[in-house]
Amino acid sequence: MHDMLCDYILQKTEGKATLSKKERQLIASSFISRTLKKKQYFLQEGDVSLYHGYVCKGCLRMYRRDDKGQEFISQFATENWWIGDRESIASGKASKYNIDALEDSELLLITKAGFETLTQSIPALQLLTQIISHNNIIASQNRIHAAISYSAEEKYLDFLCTYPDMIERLPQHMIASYLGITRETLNRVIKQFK
Amino acid sequence: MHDMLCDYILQKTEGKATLSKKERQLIASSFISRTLKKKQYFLQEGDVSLYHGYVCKGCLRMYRRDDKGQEFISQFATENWWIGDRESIASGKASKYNIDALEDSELLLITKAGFETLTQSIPALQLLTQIISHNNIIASQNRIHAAISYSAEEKYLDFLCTYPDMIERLPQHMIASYLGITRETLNRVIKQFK
DNA sequence: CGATTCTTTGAAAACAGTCAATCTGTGTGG
DNA sequence: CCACACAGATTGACTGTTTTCAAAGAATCG
Repeated sequence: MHDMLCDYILQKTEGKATLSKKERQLIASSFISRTLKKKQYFLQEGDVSLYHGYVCKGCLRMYRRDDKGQEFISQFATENWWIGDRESIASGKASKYNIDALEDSELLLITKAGFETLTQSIPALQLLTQIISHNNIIASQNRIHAAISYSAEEKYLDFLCTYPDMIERLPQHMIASYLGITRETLNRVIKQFK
Repeated sequence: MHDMLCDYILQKTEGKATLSKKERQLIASSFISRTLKKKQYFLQEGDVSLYHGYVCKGCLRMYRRDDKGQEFISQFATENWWIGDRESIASGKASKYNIDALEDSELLLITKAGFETLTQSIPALQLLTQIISHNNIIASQNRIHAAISYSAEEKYLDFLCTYPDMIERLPQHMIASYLGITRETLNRVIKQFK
């Protein structure tokens, strides 16, 4: 599992960074592994998010619930994605989000402090953090544009282009929740394309 | 103007960083200043965004235009905000965004290369970048949640809470464009509260 | 002033949401 | 292996929020 993480780091940093044996060992000893069964929570609203999670295997979702109990998914995470409520991790305050497993999953976890220490001593991780943040910001930008300017149909097509692999893996109503439309509306959009 | 930037850096890094005289000089020599008249473009779609812009004074907006010519604002930037199309700056590709001044404005500009060089030699800037990225991601997260889950009324109230100072400074129809609702709808929402 | 730009208002239309019921597939326990 | 439960998909009829279109009023600026 840790090898997968190291490979991922090297791949993401595009040859601009290396990992020595010692660094690999340091990484391996800093992350703890956790398995989650389908439907099991990684984080529940009201709790403080303590770990950044790297997904080795499986699929998770992060979502918020409104006062009527309706769920709104803010993120999916499959292999090689990170998950966790950054705001709660950084501030130490209670999270507004829930994170649970949509499939049986395997994660590697690291605390805020652990990650900071690690980043200090491993340049590759420093770089990785920058790259991930950068990509995250750009992706968010695009998602915001989609959310405020696209029709239900356009939102679906955009999702299809952006995350083609996710479609077959996620139940329809969760994609709807991610897009900010109802399952019925999404279903009608999809029906059109057959 | 450069002093303002330095003060801002120290303030944002919350005492965790310092700036020597040499570093201040280096910063001053790395940014170039630019003034923009109201309505003047800082970036037009199709062009490559070359600079990160730090706003010393004034107010700008970043927006995309759809095929029907409708505008969707993805960001406002007032004093002490950064603006620029990160995607275009990073990739060197044509931007899909426009950026123009809503008021007469003063910016400090720096190229991608300039910023990278500067960051390497000034730890405070390295830290600043991390903090800004972090805050940006959290703010985006919140905005996405608002966009996919709130009604027109809730969107407005959320904006009011998040950016209370902006309200008086921005024309109503631009706030509507930022929220992803029509100016008529926003106007009706506001009328309710009087 | 005249000319934009911005706001306000009304009426009609469209899109998406809600409610409710049925259908499908899947998996689990007896 | 069947029966049942459960999660998810599908469909129809209705409702409602928001958009669209159009026009008229403020406000601002050169």
